[in-house]
Amino acid sequence: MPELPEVEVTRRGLAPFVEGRTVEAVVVRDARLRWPVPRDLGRSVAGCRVEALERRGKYLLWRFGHGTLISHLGMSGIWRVWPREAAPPPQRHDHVDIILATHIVRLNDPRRFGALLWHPTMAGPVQGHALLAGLGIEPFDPGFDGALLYRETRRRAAAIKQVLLTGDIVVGVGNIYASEALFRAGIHPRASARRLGRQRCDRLAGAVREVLSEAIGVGGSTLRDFVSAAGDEGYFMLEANVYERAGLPCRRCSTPIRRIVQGQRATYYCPRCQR
DNA sequence: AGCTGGTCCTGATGGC
DNA sequence: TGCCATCAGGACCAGC
Repeated sequence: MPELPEVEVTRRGLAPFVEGRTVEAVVVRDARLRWPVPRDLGRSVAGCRVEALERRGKYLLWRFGHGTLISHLGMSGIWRVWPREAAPPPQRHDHVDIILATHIVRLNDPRRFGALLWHPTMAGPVQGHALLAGLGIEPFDPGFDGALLYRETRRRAAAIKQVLLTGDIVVGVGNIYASEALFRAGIHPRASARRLGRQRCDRLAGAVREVLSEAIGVGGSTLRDFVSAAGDEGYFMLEANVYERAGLPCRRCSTPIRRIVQGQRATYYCPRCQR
C-alpha cells in the first residue's frame, strides 16, 4: 500500500526478479484500472528485456530498450512475485500477470485506482510523459533542501499539509507521512506554506527525508514476505507519532493528539508541539 | 453510513 | 479582456 516508501520497497523487492530478464508474455485479465490497461501490452513487451526497474515519485518504471512500462499502485495496488510452478490461480482483483522465464509478477488492485501504461521511446523520454512531467523533486535528491522548499512555497497560500500532498514541490509524501513529517518538524499542518520561514523550511525538508528513509528502512525487513507471497505483508509503517492517534497522548509532551480534516483527508497533529 | 494509503480533472478565483 | 497559477471539490473504487 503505497506512499513512496512502499513503492521503493516494492521496487527493491521486484528488481532481482525483473532486471535483466526477458518478458515472455503479459496477461491482462481486467483492463479497468484508472485508465484502461492496453490490451496489446504483450505485443509491446513480449520477447523484450527489462533493462532496469526504476522509481519516480510513486511511479514504478519498467525500462525497456524501446519504451517504458509505467505503473502506479493507486490506493490499494500491490505487485507480488512467484516462481512459475508455485503461482496460485489468479484471485479476485489479480488484474495483470507479467510472465518471465522463471517467475510470474502479478498486479492485484482491489480499488483499481492504479495504472499500467506503455510509453514507447519514440514518443519521447518518459520523464516528459504527462503523468511524470509535473512532478516535484525527489526527496533524496541532494537538491531537495530548505532553500528549495522555501523558494517553492513563496506563492502558495494553502496549508503546508496540502501543499506537501500535491507532490509538485517534492514527490512521495502521502497522507500518513505528511502528518508525521510535520510533527517531526514542529509545524502546524494548517500553517500557510508561504508564511514558513527559512529555518522552518530547513527543518521540514529534513523531516520529510528522515521520515521517508526510515520507513523504507523498516519496510525492507518485510521484503522477504512480500516477495514470497506469504500473505499481504507488503505494507509496513513506522510506529506513528501522530497518525491515527487522535485522543492518545503525544509521545513527546503527553498532550492529546488532534484529528482535523483538510481537503477531505484526515490530518493528525499535536497542538502543543506543532505551532 | 462513513471511513480509508492517490491524484487527475474541472471550474472558480485572483494577480498581472 | 486574456493568460496565468493556484485552489477546492468531485470523481474514480472495494473493503472494512
